[in-house]
Amino acid sequence: MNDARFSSAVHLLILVSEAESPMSSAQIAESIGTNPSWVRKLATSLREAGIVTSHPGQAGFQLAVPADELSLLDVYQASCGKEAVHVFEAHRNPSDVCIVGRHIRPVVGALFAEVDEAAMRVLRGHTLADCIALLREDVEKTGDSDARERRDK
Amino acid sequence: MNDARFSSAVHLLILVSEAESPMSSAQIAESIGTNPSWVRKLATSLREAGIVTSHPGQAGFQLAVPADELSLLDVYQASCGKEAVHVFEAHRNPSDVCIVGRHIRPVVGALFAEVDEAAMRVLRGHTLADCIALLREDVEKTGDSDARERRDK
DNA sequence: TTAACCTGTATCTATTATTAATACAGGTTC
DNA sequence: GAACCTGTATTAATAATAGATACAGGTTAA
Repeated sequence: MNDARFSSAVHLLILVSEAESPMSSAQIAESIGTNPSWVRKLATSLREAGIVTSHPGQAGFQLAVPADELSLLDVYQASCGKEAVHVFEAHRNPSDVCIVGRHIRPVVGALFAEVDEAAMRVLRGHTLADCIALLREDVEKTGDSDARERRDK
Repeated sequence: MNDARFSSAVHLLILVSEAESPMSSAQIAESIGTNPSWVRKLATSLREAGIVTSHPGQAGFQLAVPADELSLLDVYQASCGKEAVHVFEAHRNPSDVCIVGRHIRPVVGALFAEVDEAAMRVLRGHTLADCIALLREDVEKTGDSDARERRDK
């Protein structure tokens, strides 16, 4: 299911939005906990979707749309390269010889589509700005020292 | 994400509910499009959850609970061996050195929990009986010949 | 009672998807 | 021009899933 891409994309976008100076793919990779090449590939997906911009040879990525207009569904679609979330997959080779095998596809298809739609509705209902707000809340709540540093500046 | 288990479990349970005579794991495997051993392993999960019964040496599986009291969440939990649906996974190694890395977990955790809950709400809202009804509808709608045969008996 | 089935289970082998690692062309900055 | 950077391709690990095979022991019926 493209395990870490979506989650990492959110992480990357928060970094890009919040960092005081441009962060290179190596610095972003360090924060996400992966390697720079993978970060650049992820960033390429986001760039192709118009979510970030970047300049070859020049460190840093910039958010290309306002954080409060960027829904998490947009982020999902861009980072995972899929129009829709598919929570479950149907088994691939039901037998046409059996009546249940012949008709199982539309049945699970309809149910799974409901699940997918419910999941996407949640993603549509949140923006990157919400994530940033949540993160700030958590920073406050836990009294993180770097946060105080930053605030004191 | 345990790709085919949930979908196959629904298929299996419909077969078990609807078949006129007991179906062996080999016959079920034929209909699902997989191998008998895998079907028996899947059936073992369902048996351990109290959803089906079976008898060593004796062909067939029986539904152990009424189809209209068996929610698809029950089927999911049993077949996939998980209490909860997890639509997305968070990246595993965010760096503690960075403030975003330190606080990203609760942020994506809260969001992903919302998505999971939405998905599970849909599953809770449907039963195996609904699936059987859907399947019958599809059989009628498409005028499947086996259906006419069956009806004519 | 023996042969032919069956389930339950273990084990090993593909297969597939995902990420890590490495490399390098070409742009930018100082 | 040296030291960075992005963008991209390629290859190698890694992990998850399902397929295949085998076999112990129960059941059924000739």
